[in-house]
Amino acid sequence: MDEQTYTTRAPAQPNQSLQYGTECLLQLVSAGRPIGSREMARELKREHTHVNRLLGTLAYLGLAERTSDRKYIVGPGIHVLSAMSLRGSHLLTSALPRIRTLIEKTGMIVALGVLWRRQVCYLYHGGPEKSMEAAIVGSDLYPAERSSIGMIMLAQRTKEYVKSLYQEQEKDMGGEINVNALLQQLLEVRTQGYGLNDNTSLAVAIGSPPMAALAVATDMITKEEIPLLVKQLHETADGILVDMKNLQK
Amino acid sequence: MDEQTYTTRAPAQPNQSLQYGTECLLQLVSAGRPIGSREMARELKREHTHVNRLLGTLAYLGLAERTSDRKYIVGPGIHVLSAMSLRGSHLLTSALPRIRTLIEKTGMIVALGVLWRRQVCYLYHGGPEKSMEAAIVGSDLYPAERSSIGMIMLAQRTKEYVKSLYQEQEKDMGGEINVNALLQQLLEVRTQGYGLNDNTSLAVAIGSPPMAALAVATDMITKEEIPLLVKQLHETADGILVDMKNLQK
DNA sequence: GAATAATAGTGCTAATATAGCATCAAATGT
DNA sequence: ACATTTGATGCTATATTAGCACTATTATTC
Repeated sequence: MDEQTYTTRAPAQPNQSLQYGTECLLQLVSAGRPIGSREMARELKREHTHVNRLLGTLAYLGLAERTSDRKYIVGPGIHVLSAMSLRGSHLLTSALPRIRTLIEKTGMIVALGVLWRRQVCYLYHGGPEKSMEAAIVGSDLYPAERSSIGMIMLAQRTKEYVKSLYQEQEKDMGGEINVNALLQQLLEVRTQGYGLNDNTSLAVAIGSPPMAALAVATDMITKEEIPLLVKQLHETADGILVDMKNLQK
Repeated sequence: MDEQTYTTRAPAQPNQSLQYGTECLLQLVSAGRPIGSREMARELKREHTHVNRLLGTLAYLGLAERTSDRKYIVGPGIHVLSAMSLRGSHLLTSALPRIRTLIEKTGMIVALGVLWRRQVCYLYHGGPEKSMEAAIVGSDLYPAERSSIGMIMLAQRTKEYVKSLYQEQEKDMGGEINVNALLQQLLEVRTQGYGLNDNTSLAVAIGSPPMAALAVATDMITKEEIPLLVKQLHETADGILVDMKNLQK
């Protein structure tokens, strides 16, 4: 399995345990339910003992917890990790005021998400009738190729990366994806500069390369609406970036 | 340096690289500014090359980023980690509606925090006049021994753990702490079941052992106010726990 | 500006941490 | 009840990694 890496230049001596350990951690978090070590090993296509050992260490660190029926769930340390990483990220705190403004301007649902493997993970997902506290952290991971957020983020990835990502686990991840069709779509998305999904949601990237993406969603986005919405999305995304920079001083 | 571990029973073969790698990551996140590998090695009391290698790996994974002046800051992967861990944690999403209610009831500042080493990291910190989006993720880490949240959380830790935590890095962490006096205070906190700091803030634990703690703060909390506030805090904390459990189905 | 000190990063290699096979007890499936 | 799968571990070969020594770069000192 090809692990997600960000720089094409590996350090002199990459630490494999750290790499595979964080992989296990994110897989555990994504499971959202108790998961056994062999099941996870099958999902990650890794030797069982290896995964069992890493899960054991995560439990030792408090990031995982063993259940009475010998499975693993996230542990108390996840709260520390989420608090610290949220504080280090600055993304949600920078985005929230601007999301509020965007919701008021458009009257639409607004979503802020990040891409993890082939899934979009929402930091925010809600519209005008939803309170902010209820909109923070959408519930389920969502398939990237069916999401405007996912598509705009995948579009900034290399063809090789996308191929690799989608040619593995095709059966496991809920249906087979025609990779060539996907790549064609991604080219279109890249050209347009926004992702459009089913004429119901429209996304632009935050940052370049994108660290996240911002979308509006409603029942039907008409062709005529797109340019203004894209402009508004870009302004909001750019504002988020500026605020993040300011928070980092 | 004694790494924070949650279970007294180590697994058969704990993975040291994962342990030290996550340590580096949290230290990087807590720095909040660019930090060099030697500086971090000094902070962590670890051999320099080791830390440099781990930071290099974190950069490879996108969790860190190398700056042009050869230092490290958090990288784009931190947004993925924060989104995923926040989603896996359920703490903030469960707490927000109840925090809103508590603010309305008390008219005070409410804070939700977790303990990382000797620091409190706030997931929420704000009062009635502050918008929710501005109150999410308080800015700075705060010394635990000067915080009601820190104290109530430390009070549930073993004497050995607290001793170990405070006897190292005394000079580095901004002043020497009288550990015996601290232990005496923690005993008092444990006995009372709440942490009180300077008569300005009052905290109770969320969960047992506590995963987080919840506090109210105002200019002056009188002795007479304490019982009702403690009751309200406990009700809120218990409600958060219930909501978290429900979100995990 | 030159000299000195500190830094990040790397090569190398000894050694130690770890991967994986085999095994066992416990849990699940038939 | 038996068969299968599971999580966890011991053991040990070996791959990964820790750390020494070094280099190029940057920062500090005079």
